Amino acid sequence: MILDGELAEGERINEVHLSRQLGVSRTPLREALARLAHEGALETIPHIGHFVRALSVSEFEQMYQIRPLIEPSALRLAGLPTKEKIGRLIDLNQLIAKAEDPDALIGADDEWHIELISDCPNKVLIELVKQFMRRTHRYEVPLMRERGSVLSATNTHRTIIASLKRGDLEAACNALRANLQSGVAPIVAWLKAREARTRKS
Amino acid sequence: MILDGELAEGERINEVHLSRQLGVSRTPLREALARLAHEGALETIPHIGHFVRALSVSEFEQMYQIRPLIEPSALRLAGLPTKEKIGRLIDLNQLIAKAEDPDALIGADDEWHIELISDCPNKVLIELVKQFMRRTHRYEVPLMRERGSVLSATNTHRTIIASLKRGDLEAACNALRANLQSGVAPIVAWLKAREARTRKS
DNA sequence: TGGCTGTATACTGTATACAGTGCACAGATT
DNA sequence: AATCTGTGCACTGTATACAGTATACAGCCA
Repeated sequence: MILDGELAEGERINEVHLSRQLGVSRTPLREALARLAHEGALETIPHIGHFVRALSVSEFEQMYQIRPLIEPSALRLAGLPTKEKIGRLIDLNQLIAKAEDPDALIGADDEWHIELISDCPNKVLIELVKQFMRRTHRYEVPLMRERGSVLSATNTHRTIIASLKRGDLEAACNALRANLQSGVAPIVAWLKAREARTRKS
Repeated sequence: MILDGELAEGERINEVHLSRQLGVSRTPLREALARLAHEGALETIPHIGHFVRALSVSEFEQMYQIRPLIEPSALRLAGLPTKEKIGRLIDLNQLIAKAEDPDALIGADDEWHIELISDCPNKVLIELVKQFMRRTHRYEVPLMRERGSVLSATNTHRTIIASLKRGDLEAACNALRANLQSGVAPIVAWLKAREARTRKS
């Protein structure tokens, strides 16, 4: 509902009303709200209520710094992939290219990145990557829905795959970092335009 | 209760009994259990129950790899500290040296590290560090309680402070990484001894 | 008229009651 | 004798009832 804009930024969530609307009781709804609060989508103030957190340029920039920091390390730990894995990465990349709706594209991109680092022995690190994937969705999905599929990650993905084929792990890590950092700019631009728009109205 | 060993590894938690014992109802207890599960202290299997996750050498090694990965980056982003901050770091370090019980020592060490990176503009990164501090407590606290204050971090902390005083941020980052990595070995040794002991009995 | 206090109300936090699921054990069947 | 099935119990998941807290508004006082 937050992604769909059914719940506006800053809106206060009434547990009773929302639970009625969703056809569940307050108890499981509160569990879901707690999870969303943990992911940063909501802010919960004790005894007062749950509020939809506004999208913020600075928070986004901070969140998007994390993946370039940790994901290359995960790839380094994973080591060079097998031929089968490279095949799967190529297939998934074509899936990204073919994806029509934003949700499918983002989902496929996430799958690609998870596949890339899936051999990393540090499962905690992989979980951390997944955690930040979920948290950044709040920013990626609305942008893509509004502007269409801006992110064309397929090319940088090909660069990474090429490096891996060459057996150059370090080059792949660097390309991965570049790939992840390149995602920031368009979203920041969109957020700033959005902020300006909101201020006008 | 987990830290105190009141709940053994692998033990199944009965919500009704534990809530009675604690004098609260099941609802807030379940919220707490969900948080513990999120932190990795419990494993929750739907419709079956909550289980105290066993301490595992491999999981610990994985978790302890994360902080050396992210914390130096946070320090780099924080930049060189002011004189006041250096003063506070020295004071906190003396607090670590003076700490008698393990909990105080771990708490003071955590405070020191948070103070070190507190100027990092990336608050998400700082929260991430805190998250892993909490998660590693499960391993640090029982060791310290059993063996006494093994961790003597004060010296490496002094090295970091000296580097910062010299204005050499990069050296401080490297020393910080070394400081964080040095914590792994004693805990792994203890865990392995513990595992061997458990296997015997 | 401005500020303050008391009260009513609406909401969150907690307790409890009810529903549904998994599991163990007993009995039947092959 | 071994496996399979049915039944009962114990536990988790959900709904609902109750308690406590924050807030808004009205009336009172300066």
